[in-house]
Amino acid sequence: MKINTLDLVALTDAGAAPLYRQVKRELQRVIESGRCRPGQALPNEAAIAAALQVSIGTLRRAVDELVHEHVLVRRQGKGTFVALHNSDRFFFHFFHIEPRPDPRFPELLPQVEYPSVECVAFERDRAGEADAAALRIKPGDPVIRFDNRLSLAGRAVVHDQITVAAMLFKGLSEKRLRERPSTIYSLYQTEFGITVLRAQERARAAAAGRATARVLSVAVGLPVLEVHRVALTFGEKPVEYRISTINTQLHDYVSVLSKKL
Amino acid sequence: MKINTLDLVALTDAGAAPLYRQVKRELQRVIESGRCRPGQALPNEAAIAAALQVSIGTLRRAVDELVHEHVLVRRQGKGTFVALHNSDRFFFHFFHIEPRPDPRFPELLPQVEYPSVECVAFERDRAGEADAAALRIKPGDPVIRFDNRLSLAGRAVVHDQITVAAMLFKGLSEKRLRERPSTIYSLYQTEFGITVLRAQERARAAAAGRATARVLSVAVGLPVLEVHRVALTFGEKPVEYRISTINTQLHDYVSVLSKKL
DNA sequence: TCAACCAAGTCATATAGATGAATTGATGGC
DNA sequence: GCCATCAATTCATCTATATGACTTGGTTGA
Repeated sequence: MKINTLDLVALTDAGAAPLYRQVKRELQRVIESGRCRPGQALPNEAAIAAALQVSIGTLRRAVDELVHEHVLVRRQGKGTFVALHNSDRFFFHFFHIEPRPDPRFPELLPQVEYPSVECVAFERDRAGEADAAALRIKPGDPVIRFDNRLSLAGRAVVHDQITVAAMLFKGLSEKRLRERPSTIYSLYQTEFGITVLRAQERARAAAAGRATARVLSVAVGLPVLEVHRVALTFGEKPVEYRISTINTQLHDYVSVLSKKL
Repeated sequence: MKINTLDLVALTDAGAAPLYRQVKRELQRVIESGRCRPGQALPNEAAIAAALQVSIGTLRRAVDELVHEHVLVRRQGKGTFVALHNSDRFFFHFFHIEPRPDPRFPELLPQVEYPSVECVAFERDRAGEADAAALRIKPGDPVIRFDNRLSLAGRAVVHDQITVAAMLFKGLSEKRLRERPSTIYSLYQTEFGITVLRAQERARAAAAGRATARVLSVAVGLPVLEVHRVALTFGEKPVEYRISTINTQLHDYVSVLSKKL
């Protein structure tokens, strides 16, 4: 990518923010604008630093933070790239269901395992109150809903009820969803230019309802875990609202509370 | 603190690891050894850099990472300190229960709120299979168990069943527990020199059992959220095993899935 | 053909030093 | 006593430069 295609602008004083943060914001602006697509390389460090008239050290500090946030990826000897979020690693950033370890052999860590996914419903609808609040759209705005059944080791474990704003996902069809080559979030990124960066989840226990009981082949009333997720892209903008209902008889919802930011 | 009390040792080649990582490990070694207590200041950057015979830039890079991991805290103009983990901020690193937002007013973010805690049981016991596996001790080793009831807005919400190895917590008594001035993890740190850095949690839905139903004043069989937590200190060493049973009728277990490492 | 080598381009590490900003305690004037 | 100012100490930011490591592609030589 040539520097002049990036449209970098001169850094302003910007409220006395440190220079490296101004650089970071400028890079973020360029990335969010879609001027460089995920997977593309940025110009080399010296060129960007020169274009922004900062030292390489300052540029690297800005890039360091973006790498840490998984917005950029650096590869020694090759370059710096806008992150593609289709690797195994990223999938498990957002998939936290694991088989429960056998209490008799707790040392045997269960294999992390990709779920197999079936789409069990797809429809166009209008946003209800909850959808509108989660997606920050207006009630009645058009939305697309689809339900997935996730199975691990051949056993149905998760029932996902997903809602997205039709406005953001023009042209999303059941066919494209079924025929996606990779994960759903990878589809969002490659087909609709929407990069999911973070998600907020709220979990609670509930009794299995009729629909979920059928999808998961469990008895109505079984205690199940209900996870409400709002997926966010740049600028904390919500792009997906998902209710996952999980049969936790043999699996757990795993979370690591770290002090690492 | 004087440099010579730190017992810094000369850096070795250490398998060609980058110098700043060797510095980081050396600092970690000193901190974990307990030679500098939480809250204490380290010598200034120039002194440490000189003692280790590295440049200030390299030292700062090592310290940067430890600050990021909340092992150290830097204060401009004052110094660099071994982190004390007794602030509000750290409490909420490990407490993720929030009132459910009112669906009619989703914009009103619920107040984050300290729970009030009552100790409802305390006993000395021997480790069972599950305790031993979680705490990496032997079945039959002496443990201390205590149960807490956490209330939010006057309503019992969480029943904590906590197990720790008696070996690590010599002298822990119900009295000291009840009279602790701050959080439990702060007590661990100040009284027993144990710093909780991370925790792994596994959540599942369950039906309320007899004991929990009594503690939380709910009906036996109500779907509740059961969170199994193992708290870890330096070197991934487990120090506490806790089963939290949560009444999620009015509260959620909240989690943020971030790509920020 | 193939392997070894080399060269160019890129990021990674390490150093040295200048300047700025926050904190603290001492000094001095009133 | 009290307040303003100043100086010392500390971390924070920014620059400049040198060297190493990794990747790629081309060249060379058997």
